[in-house]
Order: sequence, then C-alpha cells, then structure tokens
Amino acid sequence: MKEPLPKKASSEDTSDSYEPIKLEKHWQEHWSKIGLDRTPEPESNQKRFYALSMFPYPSGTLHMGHVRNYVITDVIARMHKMKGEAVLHPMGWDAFGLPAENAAIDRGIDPADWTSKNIAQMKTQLKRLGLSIDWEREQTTCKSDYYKWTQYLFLELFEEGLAYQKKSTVNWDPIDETVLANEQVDSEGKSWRSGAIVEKRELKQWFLRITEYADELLEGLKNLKEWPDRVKTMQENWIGKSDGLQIDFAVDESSNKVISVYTTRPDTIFGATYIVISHDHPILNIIKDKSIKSKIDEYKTKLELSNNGKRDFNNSDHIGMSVGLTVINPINNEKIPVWTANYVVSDYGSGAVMGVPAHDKRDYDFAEKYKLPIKKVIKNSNEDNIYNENCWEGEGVLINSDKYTGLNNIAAKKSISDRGILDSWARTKTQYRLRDWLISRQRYWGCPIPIIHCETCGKVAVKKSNLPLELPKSFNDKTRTKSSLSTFSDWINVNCPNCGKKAKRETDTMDTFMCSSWYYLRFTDPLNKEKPYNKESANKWLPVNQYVGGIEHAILHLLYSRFITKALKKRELHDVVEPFNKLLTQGMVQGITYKNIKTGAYINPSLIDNPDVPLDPASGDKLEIIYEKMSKSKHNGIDPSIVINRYGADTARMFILFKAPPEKDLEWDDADVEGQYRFLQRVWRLVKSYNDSHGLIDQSEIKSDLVNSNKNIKEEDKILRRYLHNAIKSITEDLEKSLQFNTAISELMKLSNAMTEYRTLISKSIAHESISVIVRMLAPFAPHIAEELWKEIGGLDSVHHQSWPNYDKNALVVDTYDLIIQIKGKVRGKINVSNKLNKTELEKLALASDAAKKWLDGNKPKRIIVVPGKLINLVP
RNA sequence: GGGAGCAUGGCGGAAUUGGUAGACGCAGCGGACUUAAAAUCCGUAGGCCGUAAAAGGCUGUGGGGGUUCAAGUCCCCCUGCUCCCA
Repeated sequence: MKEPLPKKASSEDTSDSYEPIKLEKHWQEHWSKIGLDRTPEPESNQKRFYALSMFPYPSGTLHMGHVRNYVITDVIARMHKMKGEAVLHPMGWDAFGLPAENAAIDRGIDPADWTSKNIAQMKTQLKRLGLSIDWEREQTTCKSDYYKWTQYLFLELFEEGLAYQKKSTVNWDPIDETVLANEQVDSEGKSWRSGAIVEKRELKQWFLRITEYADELLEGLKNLKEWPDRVKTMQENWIGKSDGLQIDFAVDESSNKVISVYTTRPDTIFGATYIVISHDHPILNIIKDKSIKSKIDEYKTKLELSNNGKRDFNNSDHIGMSVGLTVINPINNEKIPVWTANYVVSDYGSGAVMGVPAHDKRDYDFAEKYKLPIKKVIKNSNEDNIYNENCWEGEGVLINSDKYTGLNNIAAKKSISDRGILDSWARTKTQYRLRDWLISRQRYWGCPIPIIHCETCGKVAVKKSNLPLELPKSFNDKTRTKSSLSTFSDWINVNCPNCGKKAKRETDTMDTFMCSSWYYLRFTDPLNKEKPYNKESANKWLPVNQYVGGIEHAILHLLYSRFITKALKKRELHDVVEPFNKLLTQGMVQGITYKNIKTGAYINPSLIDNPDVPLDPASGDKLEIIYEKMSKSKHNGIDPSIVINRYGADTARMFILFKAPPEKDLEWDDADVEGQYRFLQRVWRLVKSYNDSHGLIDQSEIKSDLVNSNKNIKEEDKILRRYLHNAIKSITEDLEKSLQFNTAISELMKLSNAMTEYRTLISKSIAHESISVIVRMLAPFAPHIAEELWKEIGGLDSVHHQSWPNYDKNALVVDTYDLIIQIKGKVRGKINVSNKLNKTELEKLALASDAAKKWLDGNKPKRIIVVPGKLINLVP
C-alpha cells in the first residue's frame, strides 16, 4: 500500500470535492434511518427477486473474497430493486464449527463468546461496504433460535427414515478428532479442513440417506439451465451413476452360497481369473480353517495399521490375500480363487468384484503383484494403442470367449447380460458412487442431534415441543480433557420420553453443512417462532434467483442443499424443487506474492526495497513475483478496511467489479484501484460541470425516460443520445443476463467520456436526460456517490428508489455509417453511406470507391457479398 | 491415465456469437498548466517495413493444417496452463 492520499490544496473549496469517507458515512446512517434496505412485502402482481451470497464463516476478519462475493450480489440486488421488483437480499452466519472450538480451547473461553465477537466485528466491516442487506433477517446458525429448527428438520428427516445410525468404516480426522463425510476428504485422502491424512475407523455414526435421492439429484441437474456446466459436471461425476450387472458366482465349498459381484463389464467375464471381496464380506464367516482365519485377522489388523486412508482404492499400494475359497464362473463353469484386497470396499456395490486383469487397470496391478493369471478376452482393435498392451480397457472384439468370440464387445455385453438374466445367475443393477452423507461429528461446537438412546425403546426423538435441545454451558470447565458432548454427564443423562426409564442423549453434533443446507429457506420467514419457515413464504421467494459463491462448494454445500430441499418437499414443508435457479461461482482474489524459488519462502513485501527487482533481504536471491490466493502465511493479503479507509467503499466496489469478469481469479493491484478512484472523481466533476452549464434537473424530467425523443433535435444531441441509450442497453444486458460487471463499468466510462466531450455542445433537455441516467446507472455499483450526486443534480428522494432507465430504440438509429470495403476479405477502405441504402445501391457505391479502383485494377469482381450496416466484400 | 476448460499488446481484459481485432482501464511515452512536484487536461500507442515527415504496405489473437467471400470465433492435430475424476 502506498502513502496516504495527499491532502487537498488548501486553496480549494473543500465542500466541492469528492470526500468518499465522509459522504459514505453520512449516507449509510441516513439509509439505516429510513430503512432503505428492508425487504418489502411483495404485491400480488409484483415480480420477486431473491439475491443471495453464500453466508460466511465468522472468522473475525473480512477478506477480499467476501468483499467480491457480496458486492456482486449487491449490484444485482440493487439493479432489480430499481427495476421495480420486490427484492430479498439477506445475510447470515455459518457459525458452528471447529475454528471457534479450537480457539476457545486455546484461550479458555466459550466458543459462543468468541463467535459473537467475531460476528460483531465482521458485521461492522460489512456495513461499511454499503451493501443493501436487510439485516433484520439476519440468521446465526449457532444461536438456539436457529438451531432449534435445524433440529426440527433433522427430526423431520428422521421420521421420513432419511436419518439413521449405523456402524461403518468412516473417515477419521486425527487432528480435528472427528469423522468426515466422503465429500470432505480430498483425492489425496486428506481432510478438507485440517489437511491431515484421514484414517479409517469402525464407528457408529449418523447418516442422511442422500443416496435415496441420487437419481433425482442427477436428473435435476438437467433443469438447472443457469448453472455453470463445470459445476453440473462435477456433481454428475460425484453422483457417479453406472448401469451394470450383478453376477452370482457359486461358492464351490458351500453348495447354497454365492458371491454376487458388481460389474459394468460383463463382456469381460471370460477373462475373470479371480474374485475380490472386501475384508468384511459376510462370506468370510463360512471359513472353517483356523490357520486361514487367523491369517485373515492378521490381514485386517495390517489394514488398520497401514493407515492407508486414501479413499477406497488407488492404483498403488494394493494389498490382499487369498481366503482359500473357490467360486464357479457361471458362464463357463471355470473354478477361480477368491481373494480379499483393500481396493474393494463393502459399502460400494456388493463388496465384491470379479478380477479381470487383462481389461481393468486395478485388477492388472493387483494380479501382477500377486502373480495371478491374466487372460485376454478382448482384442484391441485400435492399432495405434500399443502402449500397455497387457491391459486394454477400451473397446474391441471378443477372443477366447466361447461362442461369443468374434462379437464386438458392446454387442457381447448385451448378449452375455441377457444370458445371465435368463439363466438367473445375473440381474441388472444401477449403482451410484454417491454414499450416504455422514453427519455425525464428535465435537462440542455444533448442533446437538436431538435423539435419546433408551435401552427399552431404542432411538427416541426428542419431542419437537421440547426443542431447542440446547448445548450444555460451562464449556471451559478445566476438568474436561476432550471437547465433546460425551464429557457432559449432567447433560447426557435423561429419562426416556417414551417409557420414563433412564436413558442417554446422543452426544454427536451435526456436520455444519447440515446447518447451511437450509438457511436460504429460513431467510424467507426469518422470525417465525412456530415453524422453521412458513410454507407460503418459501414458495413465494424460492428458488433463489441469483446465488453467488465460491467454486469450492460445487459439490459439498450445493449438493447437500439440493438434497435437503427435495427431502423437505417430500415432507410437504414447501413445493420447491431446486433451491438455486441461477448460480455464479466467483473466482479468487489474489495478491502479489514474492517467493524465493530456492528456499520456497514467502517474503513480506515491507522487507523489499525495490518492488520491480525484488530481492530476498536474507540471502539476496532474486524473488519471483506471482499472484496467489491471499493468505497470512504468504504475506500477500490486502485488508479491505485499509482500502476503504483510503479510497472509500465505492472505489473498492468499482475496482473489484471492473478488474476481471466475476468467475475469473482477480489480481489485486493498487495502481488499478487508483484508476477507479480517478474515474469516480471524473464523474463527480462531470456532474458539477453539467450543473454549472445546464442547471438542475426537474423531477418531472426523470419520471419517464422518454421525455426526449430524437425528433427535431440537433446533431450533437442525437450523437450523445446515441451514446446514452447504447449504454443503457448494454449495461442492462450485462447486469441482467451475462453478469459482466467489468464491461458494464467500461460502458459507464465511455458514457462519461462522451458526456464530457459533448458537455457544451448539447441542449439543456438532453443534458438533463443524460445526467439523470448516468447517476441512476451508477447507483448499483457505487451507491454512495450516486446518492450524493442525485441530490446534487436536483433529484428528489433516494436515487435507489428511482427507476432503472429503459433505452429508446429510436436513439440507437444512425442516419449514416461507415461501410467497410473489403477486397478479397481484406479491409481496404470505408465509405460513409446512408442507412437507407439497399444492397444494390451499396454495391454501386462500393464499386465506385477509391479503394475498389485501387485494388481491383479495373477488373469486375467475381463475387460480391454485402452485409448492410457492416461491410461489403469484393472478390476479384 | 480419463474428462472438462483456457491461451488475444508491457499488464488486466473487450469483440454484437463467423463480419473493421485490441473497446474500457492500468502502466508507458509526448505535450499543456506549475518556480517545481502532485493532481488535472490534451495527444500517442500491437509488431515490422517504409518515409525528412506523411502516405502507404506487410504481418498479427500459443504452434501447424483445414472449412469459408470472410476465422480470435467453426473443424482436425500439436504445445502449454488450470480444474475435476481416478
């Protein structure tokens, strides 16, 4: 950050210069007083618009990513308000979660206090941005007036059979000491939060049956026309639908037992040289041989100790053993051995697969390692693909496959399936990659699961009338060694609501994604004391018209929310099918970063003498200048408050919108911020000079955009009106359709430049029209300066209560234009022509032009293409 | 390994979806104002050739090929980067 802006020269009249800090404070106070941002009760015929940003985790400080997110939503919300729509633009806090708990443990304070302090701080920072948020609808997920309803909705799911507890192998995060859902473990087997390698543990956990909605969630993607394809593809892959076949292999040692394997490649069945089952497959129980049994136990221990948390199966590190059983391949009665291996897990498919090493990479790796036979059954028809010819996963013609030999593998797939189904050793099965959503967390700072475990009655729901089930207080009791509800014995021990006998409360809390998967519903009816929300309110406002947030939630939050919406619809709590109609995933805000390539160290910019040739102050090494996501450890963060203190919120807003299209990463650059500040100053001076030359506007001139027309006005007026109405047209499209704020602002700049140029040349009425329009169009982007200028030009009421301008089609019409003359596709000249000329007339003029004379050498063109309004191409 | 996307001046980025490439801004350069600087205003600007200066020409959207009167935009191949899935 450079030195503070220089003070204005004392000779200047201070009342006349742009002082953003003072002005913004004044208007924010005023708006708050008049309740400008309250959500209106929509009139019956009024269009409704729900604008929503993903609500933040209250970490305590606002960062630039937040600023970008909320400013984007704010511009959209403000514009729709001006269009006369009833706008809902709320904000809340995703306030449960581990950072609060960890901070609280470190400092011996209550996470609730830590959180509310952070919220207060961030709210102050947010308010300085001048966001048109209706704070009366604020929600905080860790407050009991919110989590009461999270619990209520959990019970709805419980009643529907969508919430259940089961023992299973789960992802255990050893740093955060809690389990994680599959979505929350990355491809390297690391926790999305702590980054620790996740371990596998057998634990009893609560799940939500999201798999029951797998197909609906997949199908629903097709209707989300205004979601980025990228996000839809990610969800589609995550759900991972596959149509396959379940094939029974009879166990040779036990006449009435079969192992059912799941496969999408029945065409390779003749290549099966072994069967692989998961380590906990039920068939293992039939093994009598003690030495094999003890070996299997040894293997299981090894599996647990290997700490191989990598998700399910990976190409490397396959381990396994033969379990001493034999099965019969139903297609050819061949006997093949049964193995167990860590690349097969019990909760996917049937926990068993057939090993076809010649045509499956994982099977191939495993067979190589354990010297199992490899049998090719499909010939690679693609001659080019000679690499790794031992394992061919593509298409081809069957070989070594009895009567199916010679068939194309697609056809073979069908006939083998048909045969299996007919002989009843196979049936079709649709399989999903998606697993049920694990929502249990063994931590204190979360929403308690409202279930009581009774020895007689089993799992009993807390009565809805007894909600909220509040978290126990006195968190910082020094006697506790673990930060989990299981240590609060007073709280745990209760009487069963059913039979009255002694019982215990569930001590798991819910995944915070549960809290955030329904907040958009609560915003529609935020103060309801009887229900989570009123059905009519939800139906009235949802789906969210514009949702804005980071791409990192492409799967997690967005998939969970879609599921919850569908599940609650089934409970008839609303009629909403999809929660978010249009989605914008904004890019990161990156800061300039100085990195020493040799040591990998990030250098604090304050230690660098010459930013153009940065050197490591410790070693003298040349540093690399890169842009990376802002973070403390990289010393590249820019604090929004500092920027606002220096330039004001309007400049910060303008910069962040102008610098890059919203979905792209944005590089913070102080020099560009200055540029936006200068632009606002130019507009400021422009308005003053219009006032001086043309006087104040009259309110009646604003009521209708069409007070002026193009009839009987002078040429300069026509030209400026054309600029003006072109700007209205493209800015409106940018904000309504393409969400291109950068080009919208550049249109504002062009308009401002033209208005400066034509200032003294135009009539008063055109001056008034253009000045009123530019101030109104500036309002969503830079609300404070626009409000001040609105007052300045003589506007009544608030600029934010004015209507968004409509463009006048007639103003866009040009009388003459430059027709481009191309010879053989190259631009060789242009002629000014009337827009009334038809193709033949244009042709005639073009042929007579200097360019044509020069480049055609008197020859007649063979071909002439005329694009009226654009160009003419003469092809000799 | 599979899939998706991207590649435009010194920089961020535009380009009506096949029709004047480089809008708008930043940085730069030249000038005005000023004792000077800042701020502000005006001008200039893809590259190369050409000219005293112009005029003018050639070339140009990662590289190569193709379709078309016309390609940043469509098709094929290659290179590089990013993301997702293994």
